[in-house]
Amino acid sequence: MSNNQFKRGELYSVINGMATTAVARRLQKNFRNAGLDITIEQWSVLYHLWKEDGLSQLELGNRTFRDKASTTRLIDNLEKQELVIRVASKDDRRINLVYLTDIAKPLQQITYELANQTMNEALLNINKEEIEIVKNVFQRVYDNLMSKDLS
Amino acid sequence: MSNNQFKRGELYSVINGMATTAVARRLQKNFRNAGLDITIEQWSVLYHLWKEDGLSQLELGNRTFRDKASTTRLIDNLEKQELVIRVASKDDRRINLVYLTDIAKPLQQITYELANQTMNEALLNINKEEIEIVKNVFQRVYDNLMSKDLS
DNA sequence: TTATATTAGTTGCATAACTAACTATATGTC
DNA sequence: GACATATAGTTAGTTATGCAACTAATATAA
Repeated sequence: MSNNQFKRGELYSVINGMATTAVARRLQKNFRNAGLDITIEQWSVLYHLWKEDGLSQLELGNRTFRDKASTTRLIDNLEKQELVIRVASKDDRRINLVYLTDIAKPLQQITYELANQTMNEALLNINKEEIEIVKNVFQRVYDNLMSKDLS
Repeated sequence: MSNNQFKRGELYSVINGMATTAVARRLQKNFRNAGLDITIEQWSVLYHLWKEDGLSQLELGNRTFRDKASTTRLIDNLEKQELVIRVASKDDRRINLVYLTDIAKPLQQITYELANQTMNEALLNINKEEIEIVKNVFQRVYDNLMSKDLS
């Protein structure tokens, strides 16, 4: 109906393949070149812990858009690298609270710088208004699909 | 510099986690509910073959933003499911041309419908101008990062 | 024409994703 | 208290991703 009709999932293939892959690879490359041995997926978890330490695995999954199985393994790997530790909650022993270690803490500064630098490269010729529209569109797309999640 | 500065890779986490994941999951779910046993990654390859059959693996990789190793394995799996076949090029025997089978051909119609339906859900309240801006921004982001690929 | 470099594709290794089935703890109801 | 249900996290199985090292075929240069 109307002129929102979109033909052949074209936007999906544009968005999902192109730009996000390119940004992800560049960011990963910038981490590697800086001698940082973490994946961008691991970084996405650390990112939320730097903002608020001691989140549960489920909450980390919500904030990083992952299911709990994926979150478990990501944290397994982060724990192997001694970047986080799991601490069982005293109130509810089903819950693992995830805390940053002293190894992870100093990585915040440099990874933020690398992320900023990467996004500045990516957004070189893109103005504020356009960025706001993209963010806004993606928020609405997410809301459209997640509000009625048909499992 | 200037007001393109972007703080803390925020846009990256917005874009990469949220909307693309939500759309991908919904599309995969819609495939599954329709009894289609293909992944959206496999679909992204078939999508380009329906537009132009008999592409080389490398060309398919370019069009779907994958490296050649990923393309190899995706086509391994498509071949296992008898959706495509590899045919060595007569001109250059290094090249595999990838062709749709009779099993894959009738899937075009239904998967296009499901992709359209999914995107229409996703883009329900988003107008043409916004969509054009998103596509345009993503194209420029891709160009920004890929034009000077530092390997 | 022989040696060298380039190109297309494959394989090994590690990480990550999703689904479904599972364990252990907590909550709610009788 | 006992039984059913819900919740947080783990595990198994399959697919996908990226990098690096490899093979085989082609192109280039001497």
